[in-house]
Amino acid sequence: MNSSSLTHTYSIGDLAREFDVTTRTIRFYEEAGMLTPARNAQTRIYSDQDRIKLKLILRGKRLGFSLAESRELIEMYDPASDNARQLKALQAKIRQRRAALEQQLNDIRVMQHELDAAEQRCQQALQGLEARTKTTKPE
Amino acid sequence: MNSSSLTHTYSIGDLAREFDVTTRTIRFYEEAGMLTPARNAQTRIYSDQDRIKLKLILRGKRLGFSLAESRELIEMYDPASDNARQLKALQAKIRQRRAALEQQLNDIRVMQHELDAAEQRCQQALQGLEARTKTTKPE
DNA sequence: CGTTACCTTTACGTTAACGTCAACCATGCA
DNA sequence: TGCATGGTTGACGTTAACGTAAAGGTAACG
Repeated sequence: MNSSSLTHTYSIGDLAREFDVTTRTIRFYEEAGMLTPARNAQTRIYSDQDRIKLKLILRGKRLGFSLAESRELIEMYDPASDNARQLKALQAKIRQRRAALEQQLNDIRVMQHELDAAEQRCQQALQGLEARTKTTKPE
Repeated sequence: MNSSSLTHTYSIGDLAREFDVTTRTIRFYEEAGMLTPARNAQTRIYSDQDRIKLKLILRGKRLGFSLAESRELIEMYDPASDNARQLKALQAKIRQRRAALEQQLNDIRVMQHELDAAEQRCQQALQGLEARTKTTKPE
């Protein structure tokens, strides 16, 4: 109707397909209080906002965060807090998260090098096998 | 005895303290077939090798890997396989892992920027509060 | 008007990764 | 000698994060 209204809506199935999760999973996140889609009678209707939140949850999941942790991360997005104490607490959490991410970055770098080494060993083992199949008979 | 014998051993408590896990956790990893410490009668005796394996498991955990996935990673360390088919499979897994790590790297970078932004919003909110406490009375 | 495709709620089941006893040895030391 | 410390094996409990099945509602399609 309104071409300037760029605010899409999604069914639960739409989101499930897009992010490759089951509808059960999405409903579970709602039970956990992490999503609060609008309703058309019984049927859930998801906004772009909801979609973004789901995206954040799933990214958190890929990084090994629990739902509780992801919830915290999401809450950092709108410091609706007008309370200095809460804001300080939020900053502390941000610092914690940052440290955890640094640790993960390190872990990943180390693991990448180890994968490099593992792959080289694989290559060499394969070349060793191939060399032998040219001189000795395979089976 | 032998000063060149740099092969330390550890009790289960040693390792638990070093890595900040419970002994139950370490025994659980053994049940799962991921650790096979030597024994002095009943008592478990961990070698440097065992310690490294535990380290790998815990790093995997920090990266959100399941124990099964960590097990695969650890198996990549000794391509004891003399079978070309297995080596190919191992290479495929290495590629998979690498892709997952790339994804994680991206996730982390994005999340770091978002934490930056969140922190700025916090700062501004706090400064906003402070400004008002100088003109209007607090409480 | 039946069936197909989605959607709903309710509710019990499952798996991973440990936690938490209990009941029991071994060892050093005050 | 007693007891604190640290180790052992069961075995059952717990929590998170969904899976799965049952029973039903609605809208479009042929």
